[in-house]
Amino acid sequence: MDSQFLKKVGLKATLPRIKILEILESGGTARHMSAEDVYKALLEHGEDVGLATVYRVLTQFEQAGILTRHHFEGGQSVFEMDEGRHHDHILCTKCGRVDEFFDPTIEERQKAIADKFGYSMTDHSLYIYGICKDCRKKEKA
Amino acid sequence: MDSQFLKKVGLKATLPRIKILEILESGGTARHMSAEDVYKALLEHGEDVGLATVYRVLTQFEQAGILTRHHFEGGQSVFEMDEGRHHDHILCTKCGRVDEFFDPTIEERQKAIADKFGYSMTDHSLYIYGICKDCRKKEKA
DNA sequence: TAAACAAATGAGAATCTTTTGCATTGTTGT
DNA sequence: ACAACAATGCAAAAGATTCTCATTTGTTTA
Repeated sequence: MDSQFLKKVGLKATLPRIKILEILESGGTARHMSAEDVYKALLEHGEDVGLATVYRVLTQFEQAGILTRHHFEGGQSVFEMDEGRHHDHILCTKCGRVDEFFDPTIEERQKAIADKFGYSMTDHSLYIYGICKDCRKKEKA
Repeated sequence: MDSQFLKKVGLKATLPRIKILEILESGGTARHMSAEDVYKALLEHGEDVGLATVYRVLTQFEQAGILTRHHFEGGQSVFEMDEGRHHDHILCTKCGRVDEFFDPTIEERQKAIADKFGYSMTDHSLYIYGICKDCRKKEKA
């Protein structure tokens, strides 16, 4: 049950938190959702949760390590459930499609670069932008 | 002369544009400036340019390929003069220090990943975050 | 080089995303 | 079930960026 999970990570099992967790887990809309997306999904499910609470809860979940916040191009933050394994993203600038990948060589090089410049690496973000196969097909038509 | 340069890239040589170009070229404050930074620098130089114009001009410069817009963590966009050679960034989350690097291996892997997923890569952004040597030294003290 | 025109600017309003203040409500341990 | 304190909702606020529109400024042309 989600309420057990929430307590485990040190958060009170409140209704808004449980509902938001359900939305994120269901992957209903997509694995990558903005605060607004989550808010709309809640409304569609007939839940009465304020947008401010959505923001607060998402931030708490991020701090609890339950999810990751991304800064894709285009202003707003996008959140994604953390399923353990780290990965980076490649996204289509036409249709917004998102794919995930993990490349050990890149990870390794990043660490090496940080070392070389005297930084202790805490994090990194890598986004590849392009046009996906489907969108290229459409363009030709 | 900057006005010649502006015409060359297809922009009218207006006073605001010339002044903004000077600020960016001088590297006065730093190589990486937000719109607000540029605006403040203009005021300090006694130039009377509106913030809206700064935003407009920076966007135009970006489209003209004169400069690159970055989305570092923390909300606002940061601009940097394009001196031809592409590079990525490593930044200190304590003091804001920014270093630049170029890694052929990473570049190559990115292209390979895009191909593998069927994308035609148009762009990419890579930021490494960490604590720089100086800040680590201070922390120990 | 002055008129003519389109493009650019400045100031402030508007928009969008996210955060905050505060009164009210809900959760948890006892 | 109850007290204590955390969490929520709403509306206001804040920060970044864009837009509107009247006015000014480059550029072009005669």
